[in-house]
Amino acid sequence: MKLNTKSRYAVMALADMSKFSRKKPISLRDISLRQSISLLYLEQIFLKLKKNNLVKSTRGTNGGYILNKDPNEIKLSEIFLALDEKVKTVGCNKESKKGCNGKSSKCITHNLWDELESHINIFFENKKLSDLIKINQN
Amino acid sequence: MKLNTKSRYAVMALADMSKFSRKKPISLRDISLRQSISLLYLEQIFLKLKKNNLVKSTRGTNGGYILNKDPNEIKLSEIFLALDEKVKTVGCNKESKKGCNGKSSKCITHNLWDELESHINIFFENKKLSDLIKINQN
DNA sequence: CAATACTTGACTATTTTAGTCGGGTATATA
DNA sequence: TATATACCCGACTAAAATAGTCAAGTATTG
Repeated sequence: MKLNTKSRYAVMALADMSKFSRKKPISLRDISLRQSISLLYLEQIFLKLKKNNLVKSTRGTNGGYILNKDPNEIKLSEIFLALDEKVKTVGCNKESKKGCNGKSSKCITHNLWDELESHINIFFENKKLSDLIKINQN
Repeated sequence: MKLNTKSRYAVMALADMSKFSRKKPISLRDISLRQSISLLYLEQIFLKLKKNNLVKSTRGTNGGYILNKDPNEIKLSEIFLALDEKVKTVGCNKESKKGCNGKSSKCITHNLWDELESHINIFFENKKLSDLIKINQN
């Protein structure tokens, strides 16, 4: 059970940005160097972040990305949502109304996974980008 | 972010067993039929469960598996442990002492993932097999 | 106009997952 | 004591997901 790198790097990059002024655009190149994340990969990630209005971009020299909101207003759940990273503990969850595991009824563990899912989702819902900076190491 | 089928099926199968007497061995064939899980796959899973003393086995006709403890004494964390299913939200967690992401220091999101990990682990630590049966559907 | 930096879609190697397969061994019961 | 049942175990594999890279742009600043 693990998170994919895309969503982890997204959080990392946005946390990195949170440490700087919101006035000046921050280039992916800088984030790439500071956080040791491939520039090309970051580009892919930021396209999604942009599409979901978490950041806005400026092109050209001295261009880069700026956070669209204050770090204390950006929930981690928003970031994961932007990258399609879903907490999906099972095949047989809420969405599949027909049943679990090819059967017509809910499986014996159905409610358990539901509970776990919301547990994790609540965690992400309550965590803000600014929370990561407070415990500032690095 | 999702659990693998092996650990899910393990919980499913053990929950299934929990509904029966602890005296008579339950065959994988029966579990397979009731829970719609491949028999061959179940065999693989139960080898691990047995090695970790969650079940004991009886061979031959009328053989099968028996829970080694009462369902209210079996924590989900034990089951996941038996199947090597680790909650591992990152590459840069406790184990890798040298640092994160190829760097020498902890990454900016390090504490976050640690916190999430223990969050989930606590969830599994507090859930017993018997809890799944109480909300008995199926 | 040159350099910087974002934009976009397609592509790909590697790893992980979710099983299957084959060939056992032990035991109960008829 | 033969036979069927059911556990035992390692090796194998197809398919999916992951973690990126690549190529070919466009926009902006100095």
